[in-house]
Amino acid sequence: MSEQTSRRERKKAATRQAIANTALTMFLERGYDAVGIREVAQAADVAVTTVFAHFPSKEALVFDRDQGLQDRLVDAVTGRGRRWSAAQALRDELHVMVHEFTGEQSAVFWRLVDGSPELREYESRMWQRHADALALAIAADRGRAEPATTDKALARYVLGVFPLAREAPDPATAVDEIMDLVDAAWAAARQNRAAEVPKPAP
Amino acid sequence: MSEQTSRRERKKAATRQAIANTALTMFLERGYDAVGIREVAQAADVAVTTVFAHFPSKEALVFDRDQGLQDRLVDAVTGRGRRWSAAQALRDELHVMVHEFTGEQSAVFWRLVDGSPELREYESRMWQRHADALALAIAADRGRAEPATTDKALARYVLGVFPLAREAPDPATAVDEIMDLVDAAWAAARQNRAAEVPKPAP
DNA sequence: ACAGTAACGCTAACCGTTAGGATTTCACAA
DNA sequence: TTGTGAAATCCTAACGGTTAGCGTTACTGT
Repeated sequence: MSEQTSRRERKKAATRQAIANTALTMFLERGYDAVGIREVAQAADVAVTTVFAHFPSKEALVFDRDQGLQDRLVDAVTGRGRRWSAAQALRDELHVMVHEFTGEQSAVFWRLVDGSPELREYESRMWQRHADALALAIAADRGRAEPATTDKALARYVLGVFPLAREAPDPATAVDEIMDLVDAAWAAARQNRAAEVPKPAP
Repeated sequence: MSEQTSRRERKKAATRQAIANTALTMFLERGYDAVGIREVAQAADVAVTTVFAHFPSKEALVFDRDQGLQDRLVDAVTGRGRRWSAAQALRDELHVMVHEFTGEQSAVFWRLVDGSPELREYESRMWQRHADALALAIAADRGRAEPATTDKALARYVLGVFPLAREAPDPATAVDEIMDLVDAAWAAARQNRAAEVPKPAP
């Protein structure tokens, strides 16, 4: 479970954590726009350049832990039991995730995000990244090494659940409504597969 | 056809055009990142503040004429004959538009866009805006004043054609593949409509 | 102990963007 | 014609995220 880490790696990880925690606390207290990078660096007792050595942008400070989301979605497809379809596994996982996001604990976080156009935009880029990763998993599940157009499309539709569910009056219902569409699209993609023709060499 | 325009409006439009044309020319010649806003302003013989009075951001200088795209998609739904479904009308229009974008004339433009992360991101925001407008048209077409979750989802799927078709080996085929998925999703959304229950007043 | 390298620091700048406020240009009515 | 208000443009100065360049410290492996 615990990887072998050198002192250097541990210190680096600690610095990264300290910066992200400091930044998020300050953002929540005073607002994202009202806190500058120079302030964050000073409060975390590091140089501004160190902040950007750990995070590619100011927005990334907020979505510090987004890799886990991507892993959960990919695992839902690759690590599911044989009894469920990929779409069903994704639907289940989406219900859990959306439920987490709409819980009272996450409310302050998403209020912070919704309060800033830059953060909302970064969020949508994040879903896009996760969609690319999910497209790979879906392609593999359908027996392809590279994602085809339909694989990418389906992955996007799945990730589209998050923005739409978050703004829907009843998020859980929204998840089911959208996943019903995805199920139908998925079935259509399965049929087209039979019509595929191997591409002749140019 | 020609609206009644005052001299003031004509001059304003001319200034806007001059700025956009100057900027696009410079970007194409020297690259988007290599040309600063201050340079564009100087070349167009206006103040920097005037540039931002006409365009909300540097990226908007490139996508000067994007409103037309939105109008074409919305019109495809609202102004179609009774013999076609909305999905079919959109498929036809998408074929025309994607064909335009992949023509030799547009190639340099999209190379410029693909060469800059900022422009690619602005492009995706643009599709998102158009998806919101299309969602309204779809909702109206299905007899709703406000777009429901499924309306928004379908609109997004339609707009998702552009990024996916542009990176596909055969764009025209990609359009059909994706619209086949959309057709299936659309049919599924139509069925769910029967299950809708009027919301009781709170 | 020592050399190499990764992490961190400091300074100074670049660039998009905006506030503030002056100045010109136009539309419209007295 | 002239006056008046509004819209368009201009100038200056700054703010905030981001990066380049280069020096310093802390750790790793020998």
